Amino acid sequence: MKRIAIYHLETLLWIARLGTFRAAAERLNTTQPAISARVREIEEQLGIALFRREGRNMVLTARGRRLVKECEPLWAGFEKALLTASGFEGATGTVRIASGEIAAASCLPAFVHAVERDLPGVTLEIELDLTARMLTQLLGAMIDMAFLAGPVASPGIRTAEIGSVGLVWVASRATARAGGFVQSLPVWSIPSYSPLHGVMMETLALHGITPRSIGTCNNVRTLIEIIGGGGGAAVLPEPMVRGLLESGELAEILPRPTRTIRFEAAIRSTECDPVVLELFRRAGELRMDG
Amino acid sequence: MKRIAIYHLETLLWIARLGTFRAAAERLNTTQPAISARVREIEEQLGIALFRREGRNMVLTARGRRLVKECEPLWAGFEKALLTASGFEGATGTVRIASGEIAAASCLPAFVHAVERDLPGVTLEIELDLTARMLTQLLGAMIDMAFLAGPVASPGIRTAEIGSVGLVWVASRATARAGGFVQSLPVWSIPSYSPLHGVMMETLALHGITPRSIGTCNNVRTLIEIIGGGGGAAVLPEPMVRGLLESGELAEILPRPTRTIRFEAAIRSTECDPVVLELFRRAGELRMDG
DNA sequence: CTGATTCGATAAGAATTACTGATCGAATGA
DNA sequence: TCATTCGATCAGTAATTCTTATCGAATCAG
Repeated sequence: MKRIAIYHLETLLWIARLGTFRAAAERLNTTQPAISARVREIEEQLGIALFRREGRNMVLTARGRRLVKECEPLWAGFEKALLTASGFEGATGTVRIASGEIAAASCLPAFVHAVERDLPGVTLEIELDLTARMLTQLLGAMIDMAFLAGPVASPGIRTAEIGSVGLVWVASRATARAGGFVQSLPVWSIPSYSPLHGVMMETLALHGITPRSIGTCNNVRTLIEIIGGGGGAAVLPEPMVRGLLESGELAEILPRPTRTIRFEAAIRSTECDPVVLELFRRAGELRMDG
Repeated sequence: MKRIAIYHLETLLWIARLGTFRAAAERLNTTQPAISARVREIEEQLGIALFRREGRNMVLTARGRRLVKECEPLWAGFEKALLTASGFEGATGTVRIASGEIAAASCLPAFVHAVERDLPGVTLEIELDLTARMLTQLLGAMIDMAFLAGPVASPGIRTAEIGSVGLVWVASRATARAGGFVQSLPVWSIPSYSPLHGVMMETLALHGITPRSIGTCNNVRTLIEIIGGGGGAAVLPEPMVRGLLESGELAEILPRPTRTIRFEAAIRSTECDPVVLELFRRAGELRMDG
């Protein structure tokens, strides 16, 4: 009984969340045999079966489910107590973060830097992705936190506003010198799932502009290169093109839209890992306004 | 952080309760260097000092105190979750029990038998002692539970009634045949700290008997032998002399007193160890009435 | 002031425990 | 039927925890 450690409980919780030993092993940065061994240790200590074979999976028994349910707040409580004792300097582990490309360019560097300074034991695994997929992965516990653009409201998701960035209509210097929208230009944009796309459509309608075409590309960096090469105009986050505007490679060709892109950090509303909660809190304090 | 086990926290709790590493080591059935090592492990993991040298003792720092305070309910909850998961069959550890002699003779055997049957992993360490010393040891966490006679009410102590036993006035067969109290007999009794002594005095007054002398002995078994050898009369718990009454070696020489001896189980009111609480619960369910 | 006692720290070696990597059999699905 | 995916198992190794025996410091009684 005494030989059950906190990571045994954590193991149990992650198996329950992810469904398989393998997934839990991957989540906990270890191997499947290690997970099997931990489960065996708990079952031996308790003298009861926590899992039952069901096809090729293991599923929790009634007692196992009950134990998991009781252990969840206890585990969170232990982690929180230990972490607050050390002022979160002793926090360890890996937190998986997904980010939209714009959010990544706007606020990830500052966030990562702050985490590395204040929580040196925490490893971040960052993956750039699309908002929809991020939300799915978040709900499926494949990732722990997401940085994304535009207000999202989804059941099971909790968000905190980080800040917002202004938008600018840009074209290459050559295109701008040629008068910009006095001629019909190709417009490039992120696909329609992004709020940027909506802003683009709105301001075109506002100014009564009919673009020659509307191309889309799911990568903002590529978009910038297309525009920089004279490929047309685009509405882009101001911080991402600030450098190019200053160097003169790009130029603004319309008044800045009043609508901004709002960034949010998102976690599962059921999240109880104190490290994730702490990162979420810190993300909410970033207040990146650019 | 992940390498902190439950027993690390348990160690912390016992050091806080008992004041020294040595006492905690003894309480946890291990050695003092092991305790030192555990403390060092926690401090290294957290990166903070939990103890400060103070003379030749170690005392908790502010953070240490806070951690202990936060961990206490968590630890209790954890133990309880694991134990209820296994129906208390997985309970392990040592519980220290003190018992008065009469309680030991009356209800300890049944209790020990039940514990050995239902909680095979639990080791009991039983020591017979006097009520006053038992209460002191209980409050000082030297023991976990006490079985004692007579109602006790003490701050910090929680009791549960187990049952009560009747009392009988006995003398040896020879003394009884000689008429019992028609002659002035020596009366033997437990010293005055026991409720038995009070019952003895009351019934003597009730029957208007003046004993030749009142001897005391702090051991009931010895008392019985004294009486059995014709040394006089005594008021004794009925179950402890039942066999001798049936075999005829002793005989009753006065009507049975109406007052009975009430047995109680006692624990600290701050007790949070689920095993001790479970044993206390079971003790309260014994309902030994003899 | 001295000797006895009690506190915790420390080191060496033994014992135990946990992890990894490679395989295995069973169940599932294309 | 073949390819996947699941978890179990095993051997070797790495890491840990424990015990025993000692040490220095603080405390207390005489």
